[in-house]
Amino acid sequence: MQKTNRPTINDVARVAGVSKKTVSRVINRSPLLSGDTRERVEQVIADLGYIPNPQARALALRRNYLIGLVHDNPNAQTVMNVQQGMLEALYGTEFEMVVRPLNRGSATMLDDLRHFLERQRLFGVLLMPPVSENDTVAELCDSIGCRYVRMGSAALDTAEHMVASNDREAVRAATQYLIGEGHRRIGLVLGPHGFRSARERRLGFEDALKAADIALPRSLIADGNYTFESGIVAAERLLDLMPRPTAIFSSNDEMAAGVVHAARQRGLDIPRDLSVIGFDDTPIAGHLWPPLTTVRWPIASMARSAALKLIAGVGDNPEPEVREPSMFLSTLIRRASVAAPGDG
Amino acid sequence: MQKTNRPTINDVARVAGVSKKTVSRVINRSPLLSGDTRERVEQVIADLGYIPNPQARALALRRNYLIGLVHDNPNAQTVMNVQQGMLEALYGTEFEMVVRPLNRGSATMLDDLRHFLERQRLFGVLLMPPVSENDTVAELCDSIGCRYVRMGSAALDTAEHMVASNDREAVRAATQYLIGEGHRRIGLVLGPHGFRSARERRLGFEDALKAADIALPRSLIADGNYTFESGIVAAERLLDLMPRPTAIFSSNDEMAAGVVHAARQRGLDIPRDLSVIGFDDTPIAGHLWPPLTTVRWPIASMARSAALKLIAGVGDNPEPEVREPSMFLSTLIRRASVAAPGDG
DNA sequence: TGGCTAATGGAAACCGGTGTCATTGACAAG
DNA sequence: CTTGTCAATGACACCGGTTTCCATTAGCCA
Repeated sequence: MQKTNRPTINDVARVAGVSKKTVSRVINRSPLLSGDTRERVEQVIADLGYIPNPQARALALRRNYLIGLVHDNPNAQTVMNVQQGMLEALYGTEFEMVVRPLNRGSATMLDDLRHFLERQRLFGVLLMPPVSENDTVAELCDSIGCRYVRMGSAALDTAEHMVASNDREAVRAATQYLIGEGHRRIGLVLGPHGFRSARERRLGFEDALKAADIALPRSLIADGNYTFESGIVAAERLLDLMPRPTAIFSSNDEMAAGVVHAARQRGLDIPRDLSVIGFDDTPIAGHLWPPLTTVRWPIASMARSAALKLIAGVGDNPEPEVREPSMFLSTLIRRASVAAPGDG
Repeated sequence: MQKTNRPTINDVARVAGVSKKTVSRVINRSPLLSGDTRERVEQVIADLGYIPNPQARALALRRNYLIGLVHDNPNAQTVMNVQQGMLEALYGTEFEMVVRPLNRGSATMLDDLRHFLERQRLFGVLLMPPVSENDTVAELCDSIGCRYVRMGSAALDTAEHMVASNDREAVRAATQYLIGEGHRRIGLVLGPHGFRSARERRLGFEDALKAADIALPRSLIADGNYTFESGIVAAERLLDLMPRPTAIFSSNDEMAAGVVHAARQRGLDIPRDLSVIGFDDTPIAGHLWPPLTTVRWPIASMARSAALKLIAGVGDNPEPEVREPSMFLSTLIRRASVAAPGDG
């Protein structure tokens, strides 16, 4: 117990020869201060190494400086990207990030979240997909009086509460690219049921086929759940088809890696025998052999923007009124997993 | 501003007809209470949905319930595993996890950390490798009076402050396995300079060669920095050697993936032409083709144990005196990237 | 000289808990 | 019947800030 007796606001006031109220004014950048006094107090604060007690502040202000990140996303890389983007926005502010994974599908999920929000009285939360797609969750935040911003693959809330990517259009473009290369039998590996992102990506895929007037038999659509293993299973079903698809669009990279894996096991050469496109552009895409053509999902930028939205109007640095961009565009990254179909 | 007027301890006291101090006693499970009163108060708490304000508690107790995770680890999967292990330990307690990435190599790293610890007055921090290997960081925690537990690849602190894996022995065993398969020219891809894990793994590698009386020319050792790209560079140097090594031990999976990538680019078949072993057993190891033989690093368990150590003796659930295990053993996971050398 | 405003101080209450110490009542011992 | 002890509980200050409500001082202008 080395009782690190930190200086309090009273110490600063005493040394600076002002009242604690004035020190408080300095800390909170009140405009009613002579530059003279301000400088003197700031000097003393620096000398003493005074740091206001965040707990005391939180208590008095009825607000803390904790931002929650709520996720139930199985992809480690995606979560890390979001954390990184968030922390970028929070760096230099007084906010800290508190991470809360949720157990998707658990019956107590909503209660867990409520408990988390109520106990900690967070300043706000950032909702990552797929929880973010759950309207009940957003309503819960509202009812508790906790700010929130949702991230998603389509706009499903007001600009104030939402940061979205346009997955549908991005996938449409990617699929169109495959069609442009000459592919006609293109398989689709879906994301999990109930995921908005899965739905948007499917719609984009269908948009492209429709525009090119290509029929999409049910058999070319395989279920998946965003995991590597589900990609293998899906690919095996698709590759058993006669005639075989010449290309596969996978709703994320992880499953695309599974597709590549399964194709290789049957001795198929990518891209000669099969073209593959993924989605996300996680590191795995670049590490695969051949490097995977995919759609870059700007999730880190989205998270950064979402965090800025969350803290907008508080403290000094964030500006209150500038509308952060709400819609992010995903772009096609062409690597080596796509070629014109060999046979036709 | 829906002013969610939450009930306070005073409300509970009034309704239950007791003093707020008694309510406080109930909350903190004081033994000096008649079962009668306790039950009554607990009933009122439940009825009102009362939740103690953590900020007020933190202020009065001069301690908050935030555990920091400090890391400067470039590997997303590793960080996520640690977070998961930590959260497992924290789940159901009143502690929350606050994540703080540090910019390794940055001159202000130490100041950033100090600032973080001092501002938030964290209850404690979990230090992940490689920051955890920095003694100055541990001293900083000490001087600030912040509990800490370090995770590392070798014991470098007292049991109270340390959770370690025995990388050296694990790598020795993995290398011995390669030797047992008949390999004599084995390349080593190092981890970054200054990383304790890199050093331990190198030592284990050398131990095995020494025990088998195999010389280790300097040329078989290639630098790396735990990234995929550095694995490629290292492999290219190693594979240019004449005669070529028949096996490569890579100090982590990420680089092993790079090695596999580079080998494939030269048309080498794994494991026929080259055996590869990695370290970590991140998902990438199983997704590679062929699936990578590697050493499973029980980082999530380590993190869980470290977190339990951190909060031991606080509140009701964690027990104060049970010594959490401090040393974790890594195990060899045999998959398909190792075979006997083809030519000899 | 008087009145008005800006800059600051002082006292006290408050945020919502916890610590210290005093008080109360019951019961066993003397 | 008194006294001592102990369990159960309450009164009140305190943690370290913010806020309210003045009071005070100084500077400026008419």
